[in-house]
Amino acid sequence: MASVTEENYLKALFILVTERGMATISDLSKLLKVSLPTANSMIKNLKKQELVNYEKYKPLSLTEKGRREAALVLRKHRLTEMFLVNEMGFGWEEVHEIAEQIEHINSPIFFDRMDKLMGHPTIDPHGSPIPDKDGHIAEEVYEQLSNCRTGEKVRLIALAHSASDFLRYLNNRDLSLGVEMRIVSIEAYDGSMVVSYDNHPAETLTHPVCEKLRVEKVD
Amino acid sequence: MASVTEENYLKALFILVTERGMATISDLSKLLKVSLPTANSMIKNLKKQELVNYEKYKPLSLTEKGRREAALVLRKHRLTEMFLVNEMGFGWEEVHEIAEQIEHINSPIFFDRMDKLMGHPTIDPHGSPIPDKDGHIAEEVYEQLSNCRTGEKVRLIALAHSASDFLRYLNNRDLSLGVEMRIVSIEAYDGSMVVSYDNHPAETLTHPVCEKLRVEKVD
DNA sequence: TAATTTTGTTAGAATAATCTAACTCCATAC
DNA sequence: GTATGGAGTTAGATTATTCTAACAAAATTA
Ligand SMILES: [Mn+2]
Ligand SMILES: [Mn+2]
Ligand SMILES: [Mn+2]
Ligand SMILES: [Mn+2]
Repeated sequence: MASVTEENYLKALFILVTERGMATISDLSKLLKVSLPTANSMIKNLKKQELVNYEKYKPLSLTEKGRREAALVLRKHRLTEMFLVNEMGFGWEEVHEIAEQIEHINSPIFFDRMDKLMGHPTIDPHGSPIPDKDGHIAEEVYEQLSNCRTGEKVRLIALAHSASDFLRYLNNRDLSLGVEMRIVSIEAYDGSMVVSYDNHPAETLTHPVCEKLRVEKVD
Repeated sequence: MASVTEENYLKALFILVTERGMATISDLSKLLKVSLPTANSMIKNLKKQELVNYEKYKPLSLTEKGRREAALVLRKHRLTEMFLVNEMGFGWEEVHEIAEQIEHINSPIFFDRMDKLMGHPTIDPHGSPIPDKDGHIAEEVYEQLSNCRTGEKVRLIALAHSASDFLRYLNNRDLSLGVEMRIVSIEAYDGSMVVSYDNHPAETLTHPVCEKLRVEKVD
């Protein structure tokens, strides 16, 4: 079975490939905060275990076996985050660090129980899909708020990033998943948007923020 | 901060000293299933960190610092076991293996939340005391069922050992903490006891079992 | 194209945790 | 009191994960 370190590499690779379509050794080394030679040697190790496809100087990908293992770690991570929020009362900005550790617990009954207690959730507190027990994961087909137009009404359904400082920024504006907002105006110069929702008649969101908000159209 | 391995050694040492009054390197090596040289070299490491007192060929003890660290790991272990039983619906025979892993999670807020959700429990599902946040632990002053006499009525309040096969044995006889039983008779030959409780008018318990049941007198 | 920067690789070393083999110390049984 | 067996120690090796230094390949910029 994969070690904690190996699990972290597999999960990182899975996320990189999902988000950017590909991954390199230097992507991995930055994400995991290890040196390039460290990532390089771990990749050789994972290749030997037939978990990643790798040829010198070529981009990386997961084998089917590796993809499945990675998805199951991601499942444990996201189930845990949802459990911490729904069953233990944590805020969505508090759960990532804890889940980063609990995702490595080896106990099928523990995660099955979480899953059952919550009624088999399909998304985590940040709107990301939870892979199923076979390692299958729903595709994220959401639109970015930054691609919407003035006058449209949209519902916030997921976040593209979930660093706690960003989550606290959203907390400060009462923005949470499910909030429906109308796009009041878009500043042509820098792409910032003014949106209205609930008790916030005119909240200005910068372009980088709007890119991180995943929405679906309402009406 | 102590590694997972170091935490396991400290906790093992704490338990050995609590149960038997002392600990040796070979006790540790047996309990942790490592070779003697492995335990020996880890003890040197812990001594260097001033977590254990150790002189060549002498028995081991924890320093105040080491005792505190060990108690805090034990706190995480027992809080987790209680959480798994009370909040997640696990049986007392299922929780040890999971807690053995979760006890190494580094997240004060996580364990504080558990503690708060359960209303600050003082014992774990097996009746063992939960150390407080300062690492203080209540003494276990319970009597063994095997030391009680015919006719006495006692309440089961703790277990001296909690291996899952033993716990399943108790489950099969509807024995759980809080059950009040009367000692019907004691077999002089082998010390086995016949006890009656609830819907069990005459359950025979062998001496080794009776030694593992901690009780308090009722009436 | 040539120069420069970024990325990737290899070599070599360190640390933590483990092992086996060989030896020594010590309690106690004769 | 010595012999012996268990406990403890040392030496030396292994595996996993990490690093820095030096160099090579690829990509980008000029
Ligand atoms: Mn992790
Ligand atoms: Mn998440
Ligand atoms: Mn443990
Ligand atoms: Mn317990």
